[in-house]
Amino acid sequence: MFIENLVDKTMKNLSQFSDKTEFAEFKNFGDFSTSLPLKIAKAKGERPDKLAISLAEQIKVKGLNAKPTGGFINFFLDDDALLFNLTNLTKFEKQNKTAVVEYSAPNIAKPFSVGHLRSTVIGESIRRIFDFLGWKTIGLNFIGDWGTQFGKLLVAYEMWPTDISKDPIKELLSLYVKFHEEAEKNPKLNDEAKIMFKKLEEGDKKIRKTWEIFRNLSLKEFEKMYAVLKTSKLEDYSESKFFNKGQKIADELLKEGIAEMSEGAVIIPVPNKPPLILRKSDGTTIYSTRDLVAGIERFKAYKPEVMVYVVGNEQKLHFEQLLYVLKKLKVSAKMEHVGFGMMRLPEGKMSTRRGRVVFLEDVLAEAMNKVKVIMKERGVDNKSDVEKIGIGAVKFADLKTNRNRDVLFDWKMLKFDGETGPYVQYAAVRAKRIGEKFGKGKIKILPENTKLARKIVALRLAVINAKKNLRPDILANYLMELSQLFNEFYTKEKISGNESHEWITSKVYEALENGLFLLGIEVPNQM
RNA sequence: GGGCCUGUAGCCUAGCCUGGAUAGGGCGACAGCCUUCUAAGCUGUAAAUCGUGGGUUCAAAUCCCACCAGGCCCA
Repeated sequence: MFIENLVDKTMKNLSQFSDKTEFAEFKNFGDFSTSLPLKIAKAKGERPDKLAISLAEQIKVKGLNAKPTGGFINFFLDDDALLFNLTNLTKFEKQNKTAVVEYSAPNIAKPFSVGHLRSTVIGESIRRIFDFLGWKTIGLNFIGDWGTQFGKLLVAYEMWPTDISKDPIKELLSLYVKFHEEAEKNPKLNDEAKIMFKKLEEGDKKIRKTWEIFRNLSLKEFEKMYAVLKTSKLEDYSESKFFNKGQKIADELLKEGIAEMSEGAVIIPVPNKPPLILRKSDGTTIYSTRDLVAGIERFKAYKPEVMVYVVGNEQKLHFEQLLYVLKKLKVSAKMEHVGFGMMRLPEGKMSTRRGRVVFLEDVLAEAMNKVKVIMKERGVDNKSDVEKIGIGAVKFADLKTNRNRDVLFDWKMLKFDGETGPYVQYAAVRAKRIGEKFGKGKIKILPENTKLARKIVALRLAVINAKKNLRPDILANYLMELSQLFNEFYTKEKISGNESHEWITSKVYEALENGLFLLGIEVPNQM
């Protein structure tokens, strides 16, 4: 039986003694543990240690040994269960379910900054995790290519014609920055931009053409970035695809009484929160309108069980409003906003407007340079490995702390020892080398490798947990722990020649390789 | 004005949802380990008022309240 089923079964068995439904925790004392005896001892007026012993006797789950320790019960897979789970380490049943994950979402004519990296990397990982667990997954790229900022850009382009074909994004960025500098002196420019955008929305051919050029050049740049990052195929869900449906839906919802007029605007009230605005008093729609349309459309198109939005925390309120309204409109998928802290600079928030951004390509280039230096010292040199390691380091750093805290960008972030991607990759490369020596032989769990074997099997719990909480960092931290344990094992034990050790080592590699893949990180050939 | 998030050794961080077993790691510092499977590694030492104060509990980093600091969001 698989470890996750053993956990479930045990929890179910334990639930007859307490109404607390979830109490089995994965701790270091057993394959998993519970403090239930402590919790219910008092109510029953019994001693926790005695209760633990009697409970442990009553809970007989095949495949598990239950060891009472003080007020706790620690559960260990027996050798058969352990071997079964090791053998079928990465097997998961196909689920007939679909998850739609929206992530990356760069803006046209703006650089792919280290900030966008977070969404791209976290979203990709979440998607791969669902995939791994047997789900069907769709990745959506909700590209920001619509809104007043394009009016600004178009005005700027008219004022200062520039050749943008060479380095389109940087050229467009500097036009954008220049516009804002100029608009500060001459506020009339902002009005011009509004008019320009209005024309774009009304379908002015010439303007539309220019906008398309900007758009296509930007998309090409993004594609390059996705190729480097090995991002899975993303469906193009550009904002502009939904702009003309925004007005319609505002009218419809108004008619149905779901939306209402307020101070000339069309809004949908949200309990205890500001309303979702569908149409401003000046008659224009905003991004929440387009987000709403896009949400409805994707639900219709893919009939997903789960819809995930991987967008920074600063949009939290927006998504609370959006998801509330979508639910009200009978979008019955389980919807989640996966937020994350923003990447900030010591000078403050990154700002495209002020040209205060760190380009992702620069960060990746710097990472790879540092890797090259180390490789030279070690006398190895291989271009594809340099990429795998450099990008792996950057991705892992971002995934390990998928949290709500903000991250202060610092070039010192690029590290290669300690809790880093390369550390895990290094362990994987080592494990691969030796694991490959295993041919065919009699396998058993030995006292020297049982701890490691148990940690390997915990991969399944880590992946399941990462999916349940939509948190790749759970997996990243697990891989760190497994790598640490393996490196320890590697230095202590002579592995080669011991079939059991070799086999376990091949399983370490299997766990690390698969786990890294789920984070979007590749294993180099040599380090 | 209202709302949300974050605060754990010099630095980065796990644990907080679901309260329990010595608060785990890592960087940096210090002391060691390459004639034996790759030292991007391993072993050890020093380093923590878990932001502050109160409360709930047999038990609080974890739950509740207030405050402080930083960040974000809303017309």
